[in-house]
Amino acid sequence: MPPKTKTPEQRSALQQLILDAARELFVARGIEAVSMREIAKRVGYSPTTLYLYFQDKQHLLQTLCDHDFLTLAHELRALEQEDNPLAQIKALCQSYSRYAQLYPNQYRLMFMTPKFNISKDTTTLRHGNPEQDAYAYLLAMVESAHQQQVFRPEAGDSNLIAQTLWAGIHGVCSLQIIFAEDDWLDWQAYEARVHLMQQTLLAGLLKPA
Amino acid sequence: MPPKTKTPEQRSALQQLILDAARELFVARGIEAVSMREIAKRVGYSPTTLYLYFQDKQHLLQTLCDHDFLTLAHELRALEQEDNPLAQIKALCQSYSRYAQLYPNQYRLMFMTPKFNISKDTTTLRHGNPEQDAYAYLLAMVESAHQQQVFRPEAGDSNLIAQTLWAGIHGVCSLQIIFAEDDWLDWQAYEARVHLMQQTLLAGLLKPA
DNA sequence: ACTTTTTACTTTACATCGTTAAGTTAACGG
DNA sequence: CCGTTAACTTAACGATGTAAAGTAAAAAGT
Repeated sequence: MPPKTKTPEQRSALQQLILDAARELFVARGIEAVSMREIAKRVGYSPTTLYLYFQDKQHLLQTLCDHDFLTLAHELRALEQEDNPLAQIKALCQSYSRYAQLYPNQYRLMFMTPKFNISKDTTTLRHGNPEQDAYAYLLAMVESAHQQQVFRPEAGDSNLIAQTLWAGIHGVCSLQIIFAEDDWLDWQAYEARVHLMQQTLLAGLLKPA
Repeated sequence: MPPKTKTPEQRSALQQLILDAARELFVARGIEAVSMREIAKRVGYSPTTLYLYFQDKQHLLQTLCDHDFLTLAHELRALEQEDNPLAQIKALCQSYSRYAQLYPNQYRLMFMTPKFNISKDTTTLRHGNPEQDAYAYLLAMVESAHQQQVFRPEAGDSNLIAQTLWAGIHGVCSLQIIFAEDDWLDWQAYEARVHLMQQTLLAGLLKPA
């Protein structure tokens, strides 16, 4: 008993339903627990129907991932806009690490899972736009700080600095996600590690006082 | 045509053969490409035979992983022993990042893949022993530097410092592995990012000159 | 008004995966 | 010579992603 023809709104509504079901599954039990069949069961359709709305599993996950990139960018921009760019960078580190702790599965999908697909076909809107691209936002902050010549000259250009800041915080976050349960090394508190990393990065990049 | 009884040496020889076949597969094509059936085909046995030598796939991978932890620890210790502990730390960063670049699949398995098993049953030998545990080695270096009071007092104890150093370099390495192909941000050269990270971490942790 | 095409979906099916149960066959212990 | 055991295989189960082939109702064409 297939129903009548669908309006574009109805089509994208079902697409969103599928995405919601997929997210619900993988935030709860991790990426590897998501199966097309189980998503289908949740939305009440047969498994093959999903392939009318997404090319394959990889593209479905990529769509989820793209959406989370936007969410993260928005969350990071929701900070109180401190006037000082350095204070902004500190707040950014704080928010970023909080996001990783709150949504470890999303974080894993976004930043710790290899992607085997192309970049052209999906949303290319966000790249470089600070509204939609968290890295572009960070880069803008670094550049605005750079103009005030606060960084050591040997640190290099804004891109290199931004990438180093990102890598530093990402290192703390990703190790936390992988090794939080492990007890073979006595982990300091997550917040303490984030804080020291942020302090260290800035102290190491800025000109000595 | 099953052969005669096996000596313990022959048993562990076959176990090693299985491990070698598994490694060959996953260094070449990544962890997700490794299947028990294909490993079995490589060693010339039926798939079920592998289960006589390993509890399941997870344990087989864990054994590979354990071996790589040892290898890494050995490679890091193979550095020329600089007398200066700070020079040692620099060399350690260099070797560590080189390892990640040379063996990205091993690195992913070791440091970027969640483990769903217990820690008790596998080799618990290495933990804390600088000969076998790369983190313990790093920690020893940091402690030896700490005794010379080179670190800023606000940096905290040796464990926190070691974890921050590790996280910083790991951040650069893991982002490289995941996003090396991506072009939506213009990556600086890997070596440049490693170098700036190392410089930044030390400059931020050490007392100002 | 009747036929044809298209849309939305399902059923069936295939290949592959990890893993278990049930053989099979050769060597060994009695 | 017979029974047990060690080493391994074949067959099979349930799950996975996904393609091919239906099915039925609405839309389009005449």
